[in-house]
Amino acid sequence: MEKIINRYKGKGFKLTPQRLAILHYLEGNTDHPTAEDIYQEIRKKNPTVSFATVYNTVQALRDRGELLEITIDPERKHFDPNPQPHHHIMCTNCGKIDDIFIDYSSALKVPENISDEFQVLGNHVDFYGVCKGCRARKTNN
Amino acid sequence: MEKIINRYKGKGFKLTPQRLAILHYLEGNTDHPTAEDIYQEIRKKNPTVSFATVYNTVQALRDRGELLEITIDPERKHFDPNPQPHHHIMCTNCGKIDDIFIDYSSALKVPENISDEFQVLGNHVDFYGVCKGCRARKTNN
DNA sequence: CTATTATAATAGAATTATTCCAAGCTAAGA
DNA sequence: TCTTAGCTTGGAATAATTCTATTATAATAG
Repeated sequence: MEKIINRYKGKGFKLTPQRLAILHYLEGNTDHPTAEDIYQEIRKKNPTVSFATVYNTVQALRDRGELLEITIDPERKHFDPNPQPHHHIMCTNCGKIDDIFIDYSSALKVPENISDEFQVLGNHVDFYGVCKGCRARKTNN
Repeated sequence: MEKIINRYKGKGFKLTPQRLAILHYLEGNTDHPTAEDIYQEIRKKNPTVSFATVYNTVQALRDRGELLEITIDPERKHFDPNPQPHHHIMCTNCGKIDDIFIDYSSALKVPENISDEFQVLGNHVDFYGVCKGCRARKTNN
């Protein structure tokens, strides 16, 4: 908690109780929550918090590069409090998302027609698959 | 047009005028349109078509593997009538999306903790960058 | 420690994207 | 040509996200 406060103190990011609750929930969280997930969790301890505050806060964090917006799930946005570039895999059955910390950049060369047209600034790899739990469940049914 | 008809004829996919218009618009289209784009275009010739029909049709095509749903743009879904697995690059300034036809699969190995947990079935690489037009525009302003 | 002020939080409305539904319509096969 | 499963439609419903106007408050200066 101290760590969080020190990270934002005096950096033009006002630390309100709501924001602290959100930051605390996200700290080290690898569940890739949606805005809804964050809202439901924060509400338990801070019942008057509004959805707008959750959205405002994740936007502010995203704009500061403290948070990544994950597009792997076509249904909704997920958030990842680890801002280092990395990749994701989603279970197409249950939606579970895990992190993959490998830098594939050197292998991800684009063809010439693309590099002529675009200055490439980044990449993100989405993997799709079926997780162990879902495989087990499918075999049983 | 004949090609389209032959592709769906007698395959349990009823070819209505609305669907033909949508299929015709998508045929060979590399613009990665959104549902809105498709709707606006179809309406020009077929003014009574409804949004629900556009969504129903792209869903039916997606379920048949004739169409890919693209998640590269956090703002909205785009559709790609080329169902072969391939990758995309988006200009972070203007939103333009281009195709990249390289199979990176052999380079995209996942770490052991992931392959223990997931049966990996596919991958998709999103590249981000700035297109030539936007770079020119930025230099001038 | 207090006052000031810029910024954040709030409720609720608005917007946008997408899906659902019930009723009528029609393409395609018999 | 008839039949019917499957499609189309407008409009309502739902869901996700953003906006707005007002109130509250964290941070800084004094």
